[in-house]
Amino acid sequence: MEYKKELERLISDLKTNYLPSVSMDLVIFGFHDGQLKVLLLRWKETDDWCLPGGRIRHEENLETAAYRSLRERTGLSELFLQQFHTFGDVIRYKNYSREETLTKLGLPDEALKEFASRDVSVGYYALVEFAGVTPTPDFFAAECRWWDINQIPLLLFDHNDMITLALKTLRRQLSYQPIGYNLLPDKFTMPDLQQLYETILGQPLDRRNFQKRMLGYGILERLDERKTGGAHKAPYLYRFSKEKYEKALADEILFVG
Amino acid sequence: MEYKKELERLISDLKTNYLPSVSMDLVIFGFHDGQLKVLLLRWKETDDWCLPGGRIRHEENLETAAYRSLRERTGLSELFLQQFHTFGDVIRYKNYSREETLTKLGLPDEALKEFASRDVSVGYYALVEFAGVTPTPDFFAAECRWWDINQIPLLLFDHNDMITLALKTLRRQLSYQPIGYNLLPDKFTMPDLQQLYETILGQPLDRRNFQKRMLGYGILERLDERKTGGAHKAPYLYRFSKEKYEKALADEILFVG
DNA sequence: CCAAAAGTGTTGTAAGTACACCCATGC
DNA sequence: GCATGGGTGTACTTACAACACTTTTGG
Repeated sequence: MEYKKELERLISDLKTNYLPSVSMDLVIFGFHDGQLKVLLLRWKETDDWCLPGGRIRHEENLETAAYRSLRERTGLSELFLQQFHTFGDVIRYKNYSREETLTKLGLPDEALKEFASRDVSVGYYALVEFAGVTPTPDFFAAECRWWDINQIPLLLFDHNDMITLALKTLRRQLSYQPIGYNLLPDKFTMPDLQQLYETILGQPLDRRNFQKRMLGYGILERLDERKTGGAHKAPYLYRFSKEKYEKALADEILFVG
Repeated sequence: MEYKKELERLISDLKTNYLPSVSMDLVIFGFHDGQLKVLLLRWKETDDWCLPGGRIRHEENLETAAYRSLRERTGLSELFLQQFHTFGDVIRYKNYSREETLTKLGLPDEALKEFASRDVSVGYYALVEFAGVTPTPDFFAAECRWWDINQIPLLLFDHNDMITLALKTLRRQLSYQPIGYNLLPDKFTMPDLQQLYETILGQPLDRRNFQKRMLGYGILERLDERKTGGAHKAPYLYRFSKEKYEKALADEILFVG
């Protein structure tokens, strides 16, 4: 059986090349249609969803591993990535019991031993440009797609909590440093950016104050173009000034090691 | 040889009962004599210092393990503990090369295999009441004592960076939630509290504004006592109202899993 | 009685919030 | 021409920063 052989190969690869006891979970945020989205995986043969994850190779930095896993799921390598918490409870089953969860995973016994063992998991969240993403399932997943943040189902493990904490961290971060570089297309309008902020924060903002604040950061360039084709007055297009944006981030984040 | 036997026992215990590839490092802050202190360990047979650390038992939650390790080094169980970052670079040697570091550790070959392997390490910082601490070395340490935050020597591994990041996190935390419950004795004066804040932040604060802000949090009770014995006007004593303090923390920290 | 620390209120300033009118475009 | 959304500036409010005099105590 093709599947079984591949599974064996994977498990052996896992045992030889990856650190035991540690994994990563990824909360990948995208923005589309005025909605904040999260990328989820559906396990083969079930209706149950969970966050994409990954493991760390022996000779690989933790952060490098996170970037690699992100690339594997999204096809993107330009993105904003941030560690937000490390989850280390022995029991990480939440919505379903351990037995239910293992049944749902539907793995043969020799694989279960590997997958049911206890991991400490480092949580990362990423901000990516929705349009650039090609959601790609991994070996165990039947499907990989975006979910609206307000319609996330009950997930396997403690993954609902992870999303909640990632979002909370993201919101706080928004208050002390600019965000958007990796969530919006290259050129965008001020209303686009505002909608992004409103979506993340879950509340409306004043147009004029918002613009004042954003321009105040000094990280935006207004282009001489306007966005045409809309049904109304054509808004200006803006672009992030990459150097200034990076600088603003660096001022805040001391290091991300 | 007693040492060698004990070492063998420890290594075997480590292999059987603790998670591989994951460890913890602890930045334990105390406050004394108007100075912020950090608890460091000195390795046997060397002059080199490093942060205390710990490992996680198979059936033990990450946070429980951190509390346990803290108790082992300080004797305290009542304290403020906060995860601040997870360090996962393959190369975590910084001030000294890998070879230098291994030499300094001065361990026999069979132990080196265990200790030189690569770990992902979860960083915690703790705030403890200085007077209540009994600094206790572990098996590998010759000495365990407080160091003034401004006089930390070059440490083994990336531990200087860890202290820097822990302090940065602590300072930021100070700006959006009250701290002090586990750093001060039960009863303390407003100048005591202010000195604590000034020490952590590394800058002087205005007495009147400080008092206004602290009382504004609504987490302090002024007692009818004053602190006598000082050479000048006797200051009032205050106490944290535990329920209100806990509530203020809970409002900010969603969960600490 | 003097030096040193603690108790206490008010004023200024800066950042953030609220708010309204004119303009361009597609239908 | 009208409905819809975008461009723009000012007044208000609120949180924070600056600041000085009186009181107590030990020496």
